[in-house]
Amino acid sequence: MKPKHFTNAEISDLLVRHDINPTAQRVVVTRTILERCAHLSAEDLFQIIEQMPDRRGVSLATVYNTLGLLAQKGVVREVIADPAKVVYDPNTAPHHHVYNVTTGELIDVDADRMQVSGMPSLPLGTSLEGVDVIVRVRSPS
Amino acid sequence: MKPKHFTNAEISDLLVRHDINPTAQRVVVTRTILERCAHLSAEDLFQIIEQMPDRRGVSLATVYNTLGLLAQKGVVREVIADPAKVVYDPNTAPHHHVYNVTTGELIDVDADRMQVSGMPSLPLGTSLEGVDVIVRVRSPS
DNA sequence: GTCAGTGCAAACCCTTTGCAGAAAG
DNA sequence: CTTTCTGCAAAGGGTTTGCACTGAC
Repeated sequence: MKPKHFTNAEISDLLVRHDINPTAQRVVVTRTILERCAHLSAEDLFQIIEQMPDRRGVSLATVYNTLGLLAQKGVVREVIADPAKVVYDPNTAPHHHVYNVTTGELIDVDADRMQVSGMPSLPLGTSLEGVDVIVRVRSPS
Repeated sequence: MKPKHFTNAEISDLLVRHDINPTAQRVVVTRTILERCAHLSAEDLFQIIEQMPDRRGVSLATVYNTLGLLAQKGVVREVIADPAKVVYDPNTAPHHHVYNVTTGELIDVDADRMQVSGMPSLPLGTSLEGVDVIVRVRSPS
C-alpha cells in the first residue's frame, strides 16, 4: 500500500465527519497513520511523530487516547494479533490478516479473497462488532 | 461443556505423551484446566489452584510457565481475543470463538459450523501455525 | 468563564526473568 | 552430583489514569 498525502483540512473534515473534534494533535496523529498506510502501534506512531520536524508536540498519552478514539469512531481498525500490543490499521475496508508470530509482520488479505461462512447466530441481546480472521504463520527457527 | 475427571496418572501420561516432564506442579495445573473445561487466564487458574484444599503449592510464575509450555506442546490452545490478557482453551479440536467485548465472555464455535475459505498462500518460508476466527459482539451499553 | 482536550508522570496490569534453593534420577 | 524445575520478588512493557494546565469558543 503506497503512502498518500492529505492536507490538514482534509484530515480535519474526516474527523468532523466521524464526530471527532479536530484538535491539532488529533490531526497530526490521524494524518500520520493514514499517510503511512501501515499497521502501527501507539508507540510506533509516537516515535514517528516525535521525529517530524514540523511537529506540534504530541504526548504519548494523547497518541493512545487519539488512537482509541479513532478506533471507536471507525476511522481506523484495532488489530489484536500479538498479545503484547495492539496495532492500528488505517485500512477500514473489510479484510483479514496474516500474522507472522516469529517476526511480528502483519499482512492484509482482502475480504473477497478469504471469507467466513456459517456465521453462528449471535448471543441474545448482542450486536455484531466485527469478524476477525488471523492466519498465524511461523518462520523457521 | 461439562467438567470431566482425571486421575493424576492420566494427566501424567498425557504430559509425557506431549514431551513434557510431569512434575507435581504441572500435573496440578494441567488437571485443573482440563477439568474446568473453560477458557481461563493464568491468573484465573492461579486463584483456583490457590483455593484447592489438597493443593500442592504452585506459584504464579509456574502457572505462567506451565501454560506457556502446554500451549507450545499442543495440550491447550492460546486464545488472543482480549488485548489485556491471554486465555487458554482446553479444547484443542479445530474451532473458533465468539467474543463479547462488553462482558469478556468467550464462546466456542465448532469448526464444522463456521469455516474459512480462500486461504491465501503463505509467505515464502513460513509454515501454518493456525487460523483464528473471532466474532466480536457487543452487549448494549 | 467554561469545558473539552492535553501533557506529564505515576500508577496499573499482565507477563517474564534472574537467581537461589529444592527435587529427581 | 548433575540437571531440571520451582518460588519468590523484582523488573519489564504496554496502556491507562489523575490532575493541573492550556486553548478554543
